[in-house]
Amino acid sequence: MHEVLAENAPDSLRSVKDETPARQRLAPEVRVQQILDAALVEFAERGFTAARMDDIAARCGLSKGGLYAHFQSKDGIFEALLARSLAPPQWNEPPPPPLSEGPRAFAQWVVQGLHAGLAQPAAVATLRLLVAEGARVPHLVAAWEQTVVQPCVAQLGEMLLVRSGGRLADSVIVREPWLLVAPVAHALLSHVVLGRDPAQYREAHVELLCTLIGPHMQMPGRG
Amino acid sequence: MHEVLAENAPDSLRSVKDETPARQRLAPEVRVQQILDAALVEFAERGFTAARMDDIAARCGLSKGGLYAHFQSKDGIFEALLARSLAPPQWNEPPPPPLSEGPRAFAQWVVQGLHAGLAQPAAVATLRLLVAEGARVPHLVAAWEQTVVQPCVAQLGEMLLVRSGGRLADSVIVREPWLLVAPVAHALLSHVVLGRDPAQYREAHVELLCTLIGPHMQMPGRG
Amino acid sequence: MHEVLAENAPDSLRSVKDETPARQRLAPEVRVQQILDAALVEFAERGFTAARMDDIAARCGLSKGGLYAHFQSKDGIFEALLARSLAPPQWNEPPPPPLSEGPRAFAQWVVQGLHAGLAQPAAVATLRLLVAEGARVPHLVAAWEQTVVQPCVAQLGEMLLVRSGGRLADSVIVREPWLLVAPVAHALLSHVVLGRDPAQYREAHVELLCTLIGPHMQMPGRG
Amino acid sequence: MHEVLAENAPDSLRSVKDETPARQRLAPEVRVQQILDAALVEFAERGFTAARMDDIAARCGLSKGGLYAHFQSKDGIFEALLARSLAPPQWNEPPPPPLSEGPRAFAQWVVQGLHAGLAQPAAVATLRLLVAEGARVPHLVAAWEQTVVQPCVAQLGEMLLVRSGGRLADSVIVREPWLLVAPVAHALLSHVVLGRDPAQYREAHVELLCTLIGPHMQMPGRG
DNA sequence: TATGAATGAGGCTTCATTCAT
DNA sequence: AATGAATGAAGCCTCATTCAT
Repeated sequence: MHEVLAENAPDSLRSVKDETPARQRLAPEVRVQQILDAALVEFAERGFTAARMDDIAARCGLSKGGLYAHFQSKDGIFEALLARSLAPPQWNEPPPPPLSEGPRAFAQWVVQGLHAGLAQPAAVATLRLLVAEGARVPHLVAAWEQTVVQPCVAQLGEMLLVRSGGRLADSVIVREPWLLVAPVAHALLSHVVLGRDPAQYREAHVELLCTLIGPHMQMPGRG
Repeated sequence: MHEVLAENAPDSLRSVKDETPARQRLAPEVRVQQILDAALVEFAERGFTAARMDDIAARCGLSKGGLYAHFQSKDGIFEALLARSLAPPQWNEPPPPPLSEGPRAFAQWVVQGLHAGLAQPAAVATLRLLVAEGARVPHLVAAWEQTVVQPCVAQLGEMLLVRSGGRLADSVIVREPWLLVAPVAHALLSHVVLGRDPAQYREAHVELLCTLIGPHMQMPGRG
Repeated sequence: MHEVLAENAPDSLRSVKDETPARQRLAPEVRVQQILDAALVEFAERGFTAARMDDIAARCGLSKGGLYAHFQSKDGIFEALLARSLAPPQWNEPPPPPLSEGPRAFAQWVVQGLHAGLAQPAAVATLRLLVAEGARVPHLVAAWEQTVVQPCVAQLGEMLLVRSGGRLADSVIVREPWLLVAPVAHALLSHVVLGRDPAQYREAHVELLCTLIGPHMQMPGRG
Repeated sequence: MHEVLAENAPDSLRSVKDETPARQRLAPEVRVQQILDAALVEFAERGFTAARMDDIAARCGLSKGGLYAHFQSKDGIFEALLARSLAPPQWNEPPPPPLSEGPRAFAQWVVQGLHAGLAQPAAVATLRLLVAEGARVPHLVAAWEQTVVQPCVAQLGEMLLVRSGGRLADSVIVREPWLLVAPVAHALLSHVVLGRDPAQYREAHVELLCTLIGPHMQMPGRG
């Protein structure tokens, strides 16, 4: 299966068994994050039921029982994991290009932002979890939709509208901005199910956006 | 395909135990289909590991041991299920509208066909299985991609090209016809994760297609 | 620890391992009784928590998981066990001796009946359970008191009254007939805690009864 | 002996955590007694196996690991607890009434002494432990019987004999003085199993004693 | 001494699978 | 073909005990 989390590479305990101290005592905050990192991988790869507490423990260098010093149960880990994974993203991305750079630059910026947010390993793992096990935490999923998904999509439509100087006001893609995100949905699904690299869908996505917004978003000087 | 997912009512077997004749012997072919129907529901709802043989058996009015008269193992059921579910669809749908009816009629026909094939209960259940447990049957997934997914998408691009009289030859949507399917991917994901009704995305999808193909696919009389 | 249940002697599986068929399928009613017999021993000897399902299973020639075909859980076994153990006793004992045989014969009959009912292995095991784990099944204990303990004691007082031709009407032992049972309580406690043989307390018990009822229960001919 | 069982209030340690100074260092002798007090409650309420070190620790305001600074193991605590609980009682009670006050006063004094010694909370807890877990410390139980139980009962018989001026020499209750204690055994059993208040059995006990010793223990003046 | 994270053995329970009926 | 009791391998979780701080 696909490598899901980059941070997990150095975990392989067997190979460094000798160097690792037997009983490493860490601050709870640190351990909790380690546990959730490990849990994300295990749950995403195998699903909730098939994931084993032993594996989560081993992956973060802990014994099985040690998990229970930080979480009540397997369900508790799962819920904490999704609560963390579904938190609103911290966008530290580059600012949108100036209008003068034309529609293609803007389209590239949009697609690059979507892929940075959605097509990274942790997000893919979370998506798999949502599809396979989302029913376990309906409250978290509902809250996520309300506070993260909907605002993000709405914000995208808003930006298009402003950027076009209002010329796209009647366009489908402003009224239904999720259409602009749909290719990412397709890319993610292809990645998760077929193992396709999401990057291979980026160029066509940019072109589609250009096709849709290009005619209406000429550079102000020419308008 | 069999309407499976709607059958939630007759679950409580105990209450009808008296009416149910014990040891009903059915033709193997019939039983096998019943078992796969039941397995689709259970596997899709709970995932492979969490699904129980007892539940599958109960859902098709059989005892646990009875399953083993028809399948070697749980894995065997799963594989047979996906083999059946991933079979190429039998499109008995209406033929495409004549060119004279214009691009919107064509767009509607396309979207209607996609939803008929992908947004029905059994297909949604299969999608969930593919995301959650596809790694169990990589050979089936690979074969499905080769013989079903790719041809379908390619065929869609072909049709567009022909339909436009070649005018769309340079268009993204002919070079990358998956873009036309992407909104369905989005709709399915929204359905599976958020519980959204896939139908609510159909109209915008049609409009998008019109926006993309409309200008290049006028009626022959005018061209 | 003391041998608690006589019926358990031939259970030692190791010694007869070769003759015992690996998988013996029994009617549920039979198995349930076997399981409860085994559970009585294990629970009484070690207490609820320290008793192990494996041991109960082994003691009745079943595998651990096999128990769960007949009971929901360890608690379920415990509850069923106490429900069975606290059922009203079936007294098939000899009838009380005729008045003409005098008070000692009657006292002996009473003490013999009490010991037959209370000092036998299964009852001792149940007593230990009640003391150690009765709090787990307060409803059963309450019901037992109402329907078994109180009627039995009351019946004893009644019998005394009738037998004495009413002469004991003002006596403590008729107003508080539990006093006549108290020596058995002492004997049981000594047995359970100190390992004393309950039989060694019988003679003194008889004498006490004679002392108490003798003067008031002469033979009718002489009265 | 320490009044232990009444202390149910300060269980919830979390709520007063802020007020409680962490790491309170106490003299070992004090801590050991606190630990045994806590252990008596936990062991008596749940039994040896079901009692948890955490609970014992929490009940005496210590952390789990802290117990091991004072005891080697759970078994060590249990043994120390029973050694303390089975120590010969320190009777600071009132002296027996003078002969001139008659048999009823004497009977009341006997019953009051028995109840003061046996029916108090700590003794009841110990009884429960003896019944449920006495087999863990057979040496302590044996020693207790030899040095405490038998002498006490024998002393009671002696006292009766002396008190009656030898007139009870042939009586069962002098030959088998445990008969006089039996009603307390019954009361304790009723208390432990059925939740009855032991006090409700005292009056009848007194009356029984009067019935048995009264005729033979008249006041010396009248004899 | 005291803390509490960490360990690891062990128990309860589940469940795929087998098999006598 | 079908049943369902029985098996046995895991898996989750608890808890006595250890140990770094």
